[in-house]
Amino acid sequence: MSELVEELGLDRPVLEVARGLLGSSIVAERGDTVLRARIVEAEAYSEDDPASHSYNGPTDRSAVMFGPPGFWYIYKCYGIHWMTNVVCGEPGHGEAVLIRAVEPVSGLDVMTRRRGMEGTDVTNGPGKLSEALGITEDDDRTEISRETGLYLEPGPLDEPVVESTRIGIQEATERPWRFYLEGNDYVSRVKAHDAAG
DNA sequence: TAACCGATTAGCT
DNA sequence: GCTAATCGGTTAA
Repeated sequence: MSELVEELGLDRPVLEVARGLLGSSIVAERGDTVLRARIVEAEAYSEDDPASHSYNGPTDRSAVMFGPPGFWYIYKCYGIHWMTNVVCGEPGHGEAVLIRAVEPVSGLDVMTRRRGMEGTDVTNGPGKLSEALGITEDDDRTEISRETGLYLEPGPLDEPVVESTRIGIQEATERPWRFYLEGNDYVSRVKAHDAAG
């Protein structure tokens, strides 16, 4: 197990990881540019979950979810947007965390230019943050490590965490497998019944 | 090999 | 609030 996997506890069950990644940052080092953004919203997906790509076992696309924790699972959604996921849990369990929103920490100018929009619209959604950070299919199945230049950096969690149902799915809609930082401006969407938990 | 459709977004009403 | 954009993965045949 890599040092980073251990440090972030990515080998824990997916719900713990989804909640635990809040406050940590995604770092994208591309050439001279270093982008850093704090995770403020994440969702859990697992094999026994009808809403998950890993449901009903591995396929060509979802195979990485069944591998060891600490790898990126990047897939294209609606033919347009890249979704950024962190493979976690024990190998074979098909677990991953979807990063749904981040808060820019450094490199805001680059992110803003790439997005062609300003303010929270730069990173307040899974497709948006992938574009802002330059995450594409090239990063799919790569290891989360400082060597690859796209990795996670542990950070403190100072705000209350809100528990919620997931966004944009048709199955298992009742599971409270979404987590976000209370009151954060970059959270993609706040539902009326969401409560801190 | 064809048909269906989605872990979304932006722009318009 | 509504919907077009856009295409690879998945499934059924």
